[in-house]
Amino acid sequence: MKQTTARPGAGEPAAPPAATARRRGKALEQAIFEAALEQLTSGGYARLTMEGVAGAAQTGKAALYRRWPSKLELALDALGSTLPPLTDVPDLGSVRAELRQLIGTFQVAMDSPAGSAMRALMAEVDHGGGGLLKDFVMARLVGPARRAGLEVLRRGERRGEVRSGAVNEMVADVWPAMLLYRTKFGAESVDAEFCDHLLEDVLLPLIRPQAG
Amino acid sequence: MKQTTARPGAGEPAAPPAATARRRGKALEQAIFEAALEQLTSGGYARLTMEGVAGAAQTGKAALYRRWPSKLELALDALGSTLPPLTDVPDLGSVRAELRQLIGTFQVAMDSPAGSAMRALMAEVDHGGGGLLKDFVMARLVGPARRAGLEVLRRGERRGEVRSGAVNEMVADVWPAMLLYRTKFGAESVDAEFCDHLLEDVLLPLIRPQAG
Amino acid sequence: MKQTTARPGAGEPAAPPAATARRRGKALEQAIFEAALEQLTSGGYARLTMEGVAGAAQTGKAALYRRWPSKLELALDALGSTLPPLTDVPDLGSVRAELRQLIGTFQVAMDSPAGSAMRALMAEVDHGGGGLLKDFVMARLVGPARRAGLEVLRRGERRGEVRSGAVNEMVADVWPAMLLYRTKFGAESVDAEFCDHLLEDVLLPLIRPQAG
Amino acid sequence: MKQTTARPGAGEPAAPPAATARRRGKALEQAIFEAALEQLTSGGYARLTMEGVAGAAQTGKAALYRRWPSKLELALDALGSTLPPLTDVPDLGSVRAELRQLIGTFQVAMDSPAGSAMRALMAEVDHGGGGLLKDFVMARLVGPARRAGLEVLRRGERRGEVRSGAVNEMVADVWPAMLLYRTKFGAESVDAEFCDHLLEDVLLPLIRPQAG
DNA sequence: CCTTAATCGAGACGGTACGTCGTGTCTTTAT
DNA sequence: ATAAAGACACGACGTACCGTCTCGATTAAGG
Repeated sequence: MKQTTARPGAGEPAAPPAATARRRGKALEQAIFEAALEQLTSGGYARLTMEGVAGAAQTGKAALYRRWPSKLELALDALGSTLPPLTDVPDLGSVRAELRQLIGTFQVAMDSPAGSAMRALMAEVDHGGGGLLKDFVMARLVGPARRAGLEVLRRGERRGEVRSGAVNEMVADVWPAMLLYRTKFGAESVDAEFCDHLLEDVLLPLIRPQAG
Repeated sequence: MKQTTARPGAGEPAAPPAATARRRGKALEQAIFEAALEQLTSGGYARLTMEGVAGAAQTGKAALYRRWPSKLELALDALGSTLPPLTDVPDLGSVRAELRQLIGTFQVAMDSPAGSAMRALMAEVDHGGGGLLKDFVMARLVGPARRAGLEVLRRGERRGEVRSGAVNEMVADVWPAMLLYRTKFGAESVDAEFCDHLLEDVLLPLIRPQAG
Repeated sequence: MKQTTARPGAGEPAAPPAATARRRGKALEQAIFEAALEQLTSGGYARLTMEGVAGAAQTGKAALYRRWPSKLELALDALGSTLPPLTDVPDLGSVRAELRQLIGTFQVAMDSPAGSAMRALMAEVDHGGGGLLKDFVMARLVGPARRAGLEVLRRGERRGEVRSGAVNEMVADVWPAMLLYRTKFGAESVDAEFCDHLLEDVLLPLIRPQAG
Repeated sequence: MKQTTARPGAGEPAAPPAATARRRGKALEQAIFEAALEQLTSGGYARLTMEGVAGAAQTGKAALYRRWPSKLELALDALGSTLPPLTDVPDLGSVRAELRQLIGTFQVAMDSPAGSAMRALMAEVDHGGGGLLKDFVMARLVGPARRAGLEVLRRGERRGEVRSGAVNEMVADVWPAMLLYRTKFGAESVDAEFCDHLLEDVLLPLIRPQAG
């Protein structure tokens, strides 16, 4: 009458156990991250489930909740563990070249698997994420982008390539803003052509010295 | 094996019914929209549940699913029914004044209840929304914003306030991009000061004629 | 955004209409009975749904509820319209022959499609059916069976084949009781062998004159 | 997109929980049985709903579906847990006395709450129940009844109270068949008078030695 | 013959229950 | 002590029918 349920370990003692030695600490954490990123990348944040991650990582939900109080925290940590840092731009001689590289780096990063997961996560900013996600994005994405941009602009200012007074916090936000905007609402993906137009039609005119 | 059978005319003489006439068509739709917007505004998209909407609108879930195949579709329609259109900007004599008004209108719209719901929804762009949400945002928010901006800039170009060649599609995307960016990642809300800086430090320098 | 719904009669004026002339009165009733019996026979009472009957009979639910207040009433009426009456048994010369024919008739009737539906319905006796189903079974099945049995027994009594005093209401219930019992709980269906045993081992001993 | 997110330690300091310790295994099962039997007894099988049982037993539907694949299975198990076994009849000296007691025991059992639920369930035999309910009734009701009856008859045969050759499988089915038949179709309930008539007019004549 | 009223076909409506899935907590068993 | 597994209480999901109701379209009847 009752369902069989077939508790493992009841009858057959051989099949499942000791497939791999029981992981703990960092090894377990790494497996969880991989499972979480896989789900994030393939299905977005919505289809990232604690149950699914536990299953894919061959562990129990308790192991997750012991480490992260919520799905968002787990996702953030998983992402943080693979997202490559936005490195500073070396002196390439011209603002144009340096900005071009900055944009290109950002673009490539957002097209990577980790970037895909990142984009999936960013969607949650307005939600229950509260400050957590916003902080994360600021710390890992927007902050470095702005900082690197400011450095490039200041270097150009010292070179005389940049109009005096053109460099300020807001100007440094223009290019990440445009890239994220394009990512979310643009018809196509962020391609090289877009980056060129952004550079030539927006960024350079914005900082160009006024009169030859 | 499910029916109540409760033969008509058995016991209770129809106590609860006929409280209000049964709504249909547009009337019902409107009630559903109101309930959905209330939930969207107060709890965000995550706390918008079909069950909750049905309950608040005093109807059944079937009435929802008959009209919208998913939560997102419902939310979009509900939003579309209240979101005020972004009207064009009249000729105010100067590009600065017109851009200022454009930005202000957008800012006010995003701060309204409908705008709050809108922001809550935008988070879903990357998700299962597929093209739906992207299309909606393009049609109702970004598209009009870009169009209005382009018109203002072209008018300024005719007046000679705008540097020749400065007006293109990408430039018209700068101000909505910056506003949405600020909305999502900025520390504080979008206030008047931010709008002023955006105008003075970014938009005007970008289009200003080269020879002062 | 909204589902299409495609109201018939909106655009295309040609396709669906006038497939068959609209039925009413007896013709419609007959179609409903057929649909109901089909569902009763194939899936039992549980899978007989008003919605399904309306669909299969190409009519609306209102046409059903206008005629029958409940599913049970419909089922009963549908059944009543096809169930053949249990005719009386002619004088065959011996109680054995007459009882044998009585049992055989009953058995055949219960094996027919209508009988299958009948069995499906009988299950509901204890349920919400209240007196309705019980009355129906009594009037159409048990009553005639008992009556016909009593007549056979009395005829036998007059012939002297039946022990004096053996005939009473309860004895006349034995054979229908045994057949229904077998129908519900017996391992196999009611076959000829079973009928023979019932006759030889139970019914005849029960009424046989005591001493040769 | 479904989670509440409601971070732990946010607002309410855990008001409702820990009312009673969370039940598991047998304890939970018992509570479910009680709830199910209550619904079965009061409203019949039709008004026994999984949702209702879960609610009354203060658990979730998942806990039910984890154990029983369907309502019928649950009902059967619940019933099986309370239905008293039909004990064998001791030697009382005469077949009449022993049969009387057998019938009486059965009658009392069917009038008990569990018996009421049993009757409600028996209605489902012909339905989707497949063999399940049939098997249950055979194992718990009909089988023991037949077995006990056979034993009584054989004992009587040894005593000489029973006509030689009168005892066979079919004869042992007569009294349960008559009782169930009466239960379902009889005008009144199964009372003492009916039992007496059954005994005197049917069972005893059926087995009485031929030579008075 | 033409209006008028009834009824038909279709399906929306407000509900209840279904069976599934995921959440976050808690137990159990075996390392 | 912690890992793996999964039960537990809960809430929402999307579907199926219930019985009531509205809405044209059709059709049988009465004037």
